[in-house]
Amino acid sequence: MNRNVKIETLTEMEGAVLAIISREQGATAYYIKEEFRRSPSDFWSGSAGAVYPLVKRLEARALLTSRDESEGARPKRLFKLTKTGRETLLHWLTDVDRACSLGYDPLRTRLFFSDLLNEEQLEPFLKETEERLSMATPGPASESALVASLHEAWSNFRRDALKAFRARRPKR
Amino acid sequence: MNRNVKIETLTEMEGAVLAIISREQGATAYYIKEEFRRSPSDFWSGSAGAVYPLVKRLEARALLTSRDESEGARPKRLFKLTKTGRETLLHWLTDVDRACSLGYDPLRTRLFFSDLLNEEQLEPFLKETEERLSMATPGPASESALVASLHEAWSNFRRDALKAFRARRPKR
DNA sequence: ACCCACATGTAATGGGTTACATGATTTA
DNA sequence: TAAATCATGTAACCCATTACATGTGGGT
Repeated sequence: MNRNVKIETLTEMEGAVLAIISREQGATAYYIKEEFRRSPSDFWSGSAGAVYPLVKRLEARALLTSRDESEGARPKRLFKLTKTGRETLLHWLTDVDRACSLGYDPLRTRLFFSDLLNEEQLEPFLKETEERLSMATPGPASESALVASLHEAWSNFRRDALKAFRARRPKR
Repeated sequence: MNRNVKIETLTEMEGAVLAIISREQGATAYYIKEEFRRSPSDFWSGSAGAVYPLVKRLEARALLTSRDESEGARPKRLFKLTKTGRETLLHWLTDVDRACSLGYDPLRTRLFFSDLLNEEQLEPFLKETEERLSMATPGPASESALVASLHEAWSNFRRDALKAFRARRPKR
């Protein structure tokens, strides 16, 4: 307790929302929602029902402020980070504990249970999955170079991990 | 519609529960919960409030059956897969679409937003994370060889992905 | 005239989390 | 005898999902 500022904890989605707004000061909730939809991870659906209440909560926690920029009958609300919001985001982004935690991977989960399959079931599954992961998935053209290269790198590593598993697994 | 059997869809947690029961026919809900708690992924907390209602739902969907094996005052309910349960599990385990989807990775998420950090913030974060991922985390001794080796392989692959990112990122 | 993108939101639902509550049996 | 493990379950809460509802403005 060398500081008496309490750092608020953020869920992964809350952190991502702050990060998106940090990139795009004055983002609308609609823009944030679309950013989630555009992201190559299908973990977040990017639904309005998630984003609109979420930004409202973050504003209530004083991590965001908003101003109304409606033009006539067309509604528009722009969000930006507060000072606390920026600090909280910084802590979230550099949280080593969180970064090291394994997360959630549908491929890994299935490999964990691969002993439940026999050779005739497992081998085609591994082969097809490997092929699919090897196909370059270009993603939407709107993606930034960083996002695109990270997405590609991650796909490659998962493919390599799968290859390694396939090679090393006990044959019957 | 060449078959009129409708394959039930399973969430990742439901699939994992069926897989655990398939390994350990006659598992208790308590055993399943502990399996989740033991798993190296902290994504699933392995809470009673998740597992007990879940097996009840799966039984209602006729994917599981249970029998009471209470001994005197000590309650005990054992679960096993039905034929439908086995078929559904097989489809879930070999679902290539699901296996290929990216899932959710706290490290990847942070790297996506790494452009928001300056050199003095990013570099120590990357270094610490890399070190932590390089430390062999043995995991509980109860782990099977397959789980342990997969866990290790996945940690290594994330570490390598991080290393590659660190080497390739644009320097300022 | 019609469709698509922009823009806001809510309602019902599902389901996982933490925390609580209880008790038997085993082990140190 | 005290603590840990086995074993069951519920209650309150949080929050993401799907689906719905509404309307503007620009392009073809």
